Amino acid sequence: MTLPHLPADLAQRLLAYYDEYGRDLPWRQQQDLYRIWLSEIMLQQTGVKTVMPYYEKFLSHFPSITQLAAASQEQVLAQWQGLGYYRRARMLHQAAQQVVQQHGGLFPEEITQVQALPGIGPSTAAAILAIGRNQAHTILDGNVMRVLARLLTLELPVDSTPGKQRLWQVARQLTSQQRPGDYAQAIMDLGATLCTRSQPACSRCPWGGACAARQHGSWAEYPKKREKKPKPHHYQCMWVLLDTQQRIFLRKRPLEGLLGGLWEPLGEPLLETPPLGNLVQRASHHLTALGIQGQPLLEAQPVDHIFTHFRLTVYPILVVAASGAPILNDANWWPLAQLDQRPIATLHRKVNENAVGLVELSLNG
DNA sequence: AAATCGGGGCC
DNA sequence: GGCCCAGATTT
Repeated sequence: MTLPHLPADLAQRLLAYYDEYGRDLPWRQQQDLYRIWLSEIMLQQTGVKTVMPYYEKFLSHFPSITQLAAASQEQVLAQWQGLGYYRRARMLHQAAQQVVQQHGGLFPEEITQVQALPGIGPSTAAAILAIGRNQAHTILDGNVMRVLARLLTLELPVDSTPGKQRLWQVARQLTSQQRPGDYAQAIMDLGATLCTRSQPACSRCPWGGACAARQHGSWAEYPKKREKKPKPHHYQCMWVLLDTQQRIFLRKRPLEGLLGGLWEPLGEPLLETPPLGNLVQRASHHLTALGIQGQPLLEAQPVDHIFTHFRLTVYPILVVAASGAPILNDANWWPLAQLDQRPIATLHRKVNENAVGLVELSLNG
């Protein structure tokens, strides 16, 4: 593939911009590979603003790789709860244990060893060693793809194989060999603060003079993406079991797959769309079959949730149950007051809240 | 090459 | 309402 014609001083211009306007972020200005690693994992498919409150809290619970490795998966997931993409947390935990076993607790500094760790791909491995050790590696994330697609007015979809090959090639060509770490952070800052998805600040861009999209006034057309397929809509009924001791009954989801290792109420998928029939009556039938003694009471406010690739509507049913534990694996009663110590997806916290809210309503009324 | 994997910020 | 985000992994 031929190299595009680009000015030779782009990296230098970008670094000058970064030196003056670079963001001051908690994981910058230090060389602790553990902290840089953690920030990179949290920031995968997640914005800086969302990550910020999680970052310091996670570090206060797990100050070192050794302490992270020694923690239980339950504890790690509890600190991750609400951030999404929970597989990231499970792989981070696995990788910490791998670092302890294979590298004596010291994060590796050779890129093939770094990329061999779970959850660390080409871009994250490059980012960690470029930022932490100023090694000359190249990153390619969503910000960089947008910046480069506009710079080149790239017609290939950035999420296609040929599009990515082209972007990697150009990204490598542009990377500063003198200051690869600052360059990596600088180009991410450029995408996050100037070359934004909507209304980019082209007039202040250090690459404005070289940008094909700016020259043609066509920034809105890039990056191009492949056509995406519509999301299916699924429905589910969930039974929120409460006992007289202010406890709630939850089961643990399988460790692999969607929301792996997180706790949720019992329930059943609904094949009808939208659901038909009396959900309270149906809940009663199912709970009896499970050997649960209790009275399904009320239908709470449904919870609508958008996942990456499908939409889910959950209909919560409040059930006041006897304390006798149903015979189920990976299931238990947990005090309502201590639910924040348990990993529970945002979706299921809302389901619980809506059902518990009915109890408080009936008590007050 | 395509599918899987969350949640919040922002327009 | 859709789009996006410091992507990696699995099939």
